[in-house]
Amino acid sequence: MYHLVLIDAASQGAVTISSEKLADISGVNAAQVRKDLSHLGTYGTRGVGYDVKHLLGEISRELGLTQNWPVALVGFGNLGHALANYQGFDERGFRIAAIFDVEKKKVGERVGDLTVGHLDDLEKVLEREGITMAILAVPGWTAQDVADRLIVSGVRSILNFAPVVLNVPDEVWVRKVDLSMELQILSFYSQRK
Amino acid sequence: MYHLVLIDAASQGAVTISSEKLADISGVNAAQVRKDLSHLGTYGTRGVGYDVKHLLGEISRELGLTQNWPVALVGFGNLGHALANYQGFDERGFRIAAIFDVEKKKVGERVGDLTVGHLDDLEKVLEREGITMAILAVPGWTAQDVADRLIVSGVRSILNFAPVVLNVPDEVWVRKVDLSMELQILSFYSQRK
DNA sequence: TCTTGTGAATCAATTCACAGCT
DNA sequence: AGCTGTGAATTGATTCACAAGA
Repeated sequence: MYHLVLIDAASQGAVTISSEKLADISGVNAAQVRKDLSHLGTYGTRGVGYDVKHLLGEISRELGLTQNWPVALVGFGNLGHALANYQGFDERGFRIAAIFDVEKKKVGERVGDLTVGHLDDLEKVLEREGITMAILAVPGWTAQDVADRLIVSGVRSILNFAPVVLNVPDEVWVRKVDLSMELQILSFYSQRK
Repeated sequence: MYHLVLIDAASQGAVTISSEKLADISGVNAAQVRKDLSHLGTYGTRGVGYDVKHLLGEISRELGLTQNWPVALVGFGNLGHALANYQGFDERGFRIAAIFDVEKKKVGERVGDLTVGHLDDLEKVLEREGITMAILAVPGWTAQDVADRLIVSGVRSILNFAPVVLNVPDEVWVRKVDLSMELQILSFYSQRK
């Protein structure tokens, strides 16, 4: 979150930023910001604040975003399409490096300079390219199967859009984005007024 | 999350489910499940577990999902397209009730039995239809402006896909889905091994 | 015997508050 | 005078552990 806010601050020409400003924009407490940032080292200057560019660099380094990570996208349906065409990954440290689907009519479609591959080639391509992150945008009923294959092929992090809880070994990290669940949470709060 | 797991359990014909089973599937502690569910009332039976259908009904009621909430979708780009065509909202308690975009060539496109409207008509339509939830799938630089207009029109919950932190009054709830941030979190953990 | 519901205990996150540096 | 960095205090969430019900 701070990475995002700092990108924005830098683009607006800010040279330094205080924990209070950063906290306001991020919607958290200023002490929280300072405590969080102190875990990276002591990059602030008392009486002044944090140097925006320097802090952005340190956070990027800590997050491992000084390179662009290759990510595999599995599932080229509605959501897959949207993700494949999403322009925002690059500046945040990622690039879609391979796309897969099972449907024959989707295989061979081109997106930028990528070609959609068949799911059968998943293992081969992932291992060849050394890809360890994947976005799972397939229907729920097939998500676990695909996840298992991803893991066998060396994937260690999965961003899961299927509305199922994936079962994975300890060394694999999963984050789940469930659009309906987000709406449910919102509607619950709304009701409470 | 329990709502989702219970839908799945019910579809597989489970009649009762224990807190331990529910916890395993959800990836949390069994005591956590019982404490969470106890907030809804005492719907479990000692020695047996929870009645799946009954519990699903109670959770649905608590979450306000016994009806299908109308949701406005603003932004009919890649992501907007994907969301508009997403089939999963219905069973989770929502329906896209209106779609808006600024681009003339998108206005008038049809999705199911909806027609994409122009952003200029936002206020009129939202008020007429009594819509209080919105999905924001517009570029970051315009997200705050659109959010302000949504709020004026009576929207009280926003699901924000734009990679910016929205500034909203206290009575408005926002949830943010930042795809790049999810990947960043994953890559951070990956690096740590 | 099995499993819930829940106080008590533990663990973790957040915020306060201020010394100390610029 | 302004703002960081951080112990201490507080608040909140999670887990334990067990009495009690089916």
